[in-house]
Amino acid sequence: MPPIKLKSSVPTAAAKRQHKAAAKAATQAKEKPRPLTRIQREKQDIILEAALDVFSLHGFRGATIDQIAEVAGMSKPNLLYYFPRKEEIHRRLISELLVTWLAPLREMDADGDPFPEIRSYIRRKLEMARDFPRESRLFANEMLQGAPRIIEMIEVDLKNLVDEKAAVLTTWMDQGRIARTDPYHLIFSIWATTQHYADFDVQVRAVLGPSRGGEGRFEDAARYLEQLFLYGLTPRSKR
Amino acid sequence: MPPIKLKSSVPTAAAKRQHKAAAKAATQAKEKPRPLTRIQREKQDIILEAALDVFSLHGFRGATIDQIAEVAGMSKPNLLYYFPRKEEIHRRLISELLVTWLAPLREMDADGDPFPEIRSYIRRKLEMARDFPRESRLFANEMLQGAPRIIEMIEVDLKNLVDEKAAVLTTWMDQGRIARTDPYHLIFSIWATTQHYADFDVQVRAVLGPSRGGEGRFEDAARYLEQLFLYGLTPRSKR
DNA sequence: AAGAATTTTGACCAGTTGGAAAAATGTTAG
DNA sequence: CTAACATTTTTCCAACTGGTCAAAATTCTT
Repeated sequence: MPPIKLKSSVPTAAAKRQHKAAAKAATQAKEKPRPLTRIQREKQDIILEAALDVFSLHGFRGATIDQIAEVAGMSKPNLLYYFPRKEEIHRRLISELLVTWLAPLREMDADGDPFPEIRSYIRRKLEMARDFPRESRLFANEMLQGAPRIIEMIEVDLKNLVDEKAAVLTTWMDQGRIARTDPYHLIFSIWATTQHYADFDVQVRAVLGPSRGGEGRFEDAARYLEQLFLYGLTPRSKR
Repeated sequence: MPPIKLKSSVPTAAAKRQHKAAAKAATQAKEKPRPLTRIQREKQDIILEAALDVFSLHGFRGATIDQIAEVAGMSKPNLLYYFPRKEEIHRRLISELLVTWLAPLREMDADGDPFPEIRSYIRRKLEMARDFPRESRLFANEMLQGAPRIIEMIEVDLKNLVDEKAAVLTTWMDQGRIARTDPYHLIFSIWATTQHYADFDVQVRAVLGPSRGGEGRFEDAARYLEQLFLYGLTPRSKR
C-alpha cells in the first residue's frame, strides 16, 4: 500500500485532506503537499481580493464570510472549500501584506545619501497609500484592535527591521549629515503622515473639498511632506 | 385632556415614548422632553463608557450589544431600555467625541505667536492621544469605514473649522512668521503624527521595546515632534 | 470515453445577533 | 400609603453567523 497519497473513496474527504496536508506538510514531512491546481490558485486570488475589500472596511470581527463570498462571486460553502476558516483568509492577507508593506523601509540604503534616501522612502510610502489603500486600512484595523493576530510578527520582524534602520539613521546623525533626533520617532512620523492619506482618506477629501481633494492631493502631500521633513516650519529668512 | 404628557396605561409604552419624545422634541416642539432622572443619567454614562471600550476596539459592526451590556454590568434588554438601538449609542459617542476632539484646534489663537500656538496645539493633541486613546480609536475606526455615520459632520463642522484655521496659518505665512507651506496638509500632519501614538500604540510599544516603550514615550514623542515641525531634519550646521 | 479527482451546490445546524413584549420589581410625589 | 411612573428581568424571536456534509456537477488524466 502506498502511504503517500492516502486516497479515499470519498472525494470530499480527499479534498479536505489536501488542505490539511498542505498545512501539516512542514511538520509531518511525509505527505507531499501536491501543488495547487490552476483553479485553486485563481479562486484563492479572487477570494483574497474580495476579503481584502471586506476586512479592510469592517475589521476582522465586522467582516462576514457571506459578504466576502458575495463579493468574490461564489457561494459560502464554495469559499470555505478553499479556506476552511475565516481566520485563515485573514492570516494569509496579513502575512502577505507585511512583506510588501515593509519593502520601502527595507530599501532605505545605508550607503546612499541621507536626504535622497529619506525623501524617496517618504515618496514610496505615499505611493503605497495611494495605490494600496485597502492594504493600509487592513493593517490599521489590525493595529486598532491591538494586533492580536500579528503581534509576534510586529515584535520580531518589524522591530528588527526598524532597529536596523534606526541604527542607519543614527550613523547619519553621528556624521552630521542629518539633524540629531530620535530615529524611532522619525520613522513613526513618516509612517503616520503617509498612511494618513490612505486610512483617513474620507476626512482628507472632505476637508480639502472638491477643488483640492482630487487626485492632485497626493502630489500636494508629497511636496508638503518633503518640505516638512527637510526644513520644518522655520521660515526661510531665519534658516 | 392635557396633550402634554400622553400618558398611557401601558407602562412600557410610556417609557418608550419618553425616549422618542426626547428625540422628536426638536421637531415636534409640542411634548416637553421631561428631564432625565438621576438613574437615567448615571446608567447612560455607564453604558457610554462601556460602549466606548467595545466600539473603539472592534468598530461598529464588530461590536455587539451583549458585549457592551456585559462590560456595563447589566442585561441586554436593560441596556436597550436606555438606548433603543445600537446605532443610537454609537451616534451619541461620536457626536460627543467630535466636540472635544476639535477643541484643541479651536483654541489655536490667531492673535497669538505662531510657534507657541502651533507647539501647544501639537502638545494638546498628543496629550489627548495619551489620555483618551479609546476616543482616538473610535474616531479612527469610523474613518476607516468611510465615516458612514458622521460624514456630514466632517463635511460641515470639521471642514469649516479647518478652513478657518488654515486661513489663520496662511496669514502667518503671509507675514513671514512661519514658512510658506500648505496649511491643510500641515494640519493633517499634526493630526496624523499625534494620533498615531493612540491608534498604533501596540506597534509603537512593540518597536520601542520594554526599555523605551514605557510612559516616557509620550515625552520623547513631544520632543521629537516639536523639533520636526520647527526645523525638520536639516542639520544645525546648515540651518 | 471512462474513471478518478476536483469543484460546486443545496440542505442543514448550533450558536449568536439585534431587538420586542410583557411581566415583575423599584422608586417617588402627593 | 399608594398610585403613577421608572427600571429591571424573563421570555421569546427572526435573521444572521461560522461552519459541516453529502451529493451533484465539472474537470482532468489516460
